[in-house]
Amino acid sequence: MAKVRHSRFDCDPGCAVEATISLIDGKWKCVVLFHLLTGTMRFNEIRRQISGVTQRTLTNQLRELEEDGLIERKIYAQVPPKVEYTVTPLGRSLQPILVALKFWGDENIGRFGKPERANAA
Amino acid sequence: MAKVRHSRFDCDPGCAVEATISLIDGKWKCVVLFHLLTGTMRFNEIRRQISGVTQRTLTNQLRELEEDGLIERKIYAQVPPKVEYTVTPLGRSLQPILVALKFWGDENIGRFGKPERANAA
DNA sequence: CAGGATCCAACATGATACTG
DNA sequence: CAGTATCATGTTGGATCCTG
Repeated sequence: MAKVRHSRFDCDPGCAVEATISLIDGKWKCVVLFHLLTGTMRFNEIRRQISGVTQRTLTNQLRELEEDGLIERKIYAQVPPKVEYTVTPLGRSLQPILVALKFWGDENIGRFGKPERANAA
Repeated sequence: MAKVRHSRFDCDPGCAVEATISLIDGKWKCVVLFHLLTGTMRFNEIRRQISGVTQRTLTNQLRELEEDGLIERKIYAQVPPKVEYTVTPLGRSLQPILVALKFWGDENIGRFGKPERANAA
């Protein structure tokens, strides 16, 4: 539901949750974050790691992550452009949560659940 | 990105994260979950707690939460319909993560960040 | 290399009205 | 009471082509 992005979260207790989720929501953001947590990467480097993303979408996701202060974008003024992406301390502070989310998913969806409602899958 | 729901998560490490997020993604799901974590509630009871939701949307969110096994829907065969919603053990197992997400949001967005990109807000 | 521009389909949510 | 049905809208993300 990335459309909400940074809701006021001063309403119900779930709003802050929603606000946080909106930061890592987006079809590829968590994947990107996971990769960047292992180190700085260039655009096409990220792109190669994640198969299935289009340039446009990856660019958008990176832009949003940047605007949200989770990653940093460093541009080198060179003839063949070079742009590096790095997680910021703020982004890194999400690591435990990301890991927890991944762990929960592996445990509950992979093992005994596997809901498989899958409207899109 | 609720449209992805239960992606294969057998690809990149972020996929399980995405799959988990998809369960609590949806403009009101976390709010609903937070409320239900405090106890069983009826439909309109939930609706009254959360101002701003339409019947249709709340119904949808509840259905998805139910299909994902996070909440249980108990229907009483009565003349004035009565339906109760309760979190399942699986849903309750998400509590720590929800709390962590809320905590992070309160800390980072509320305190020194408050990105405020806000395209919708 | 790292995008920007444009077009488009799918979906999520809202508004409103109706019902067993 | 707890929905369902229908309509309308905005956003996301994909496809494709172009560029400094």
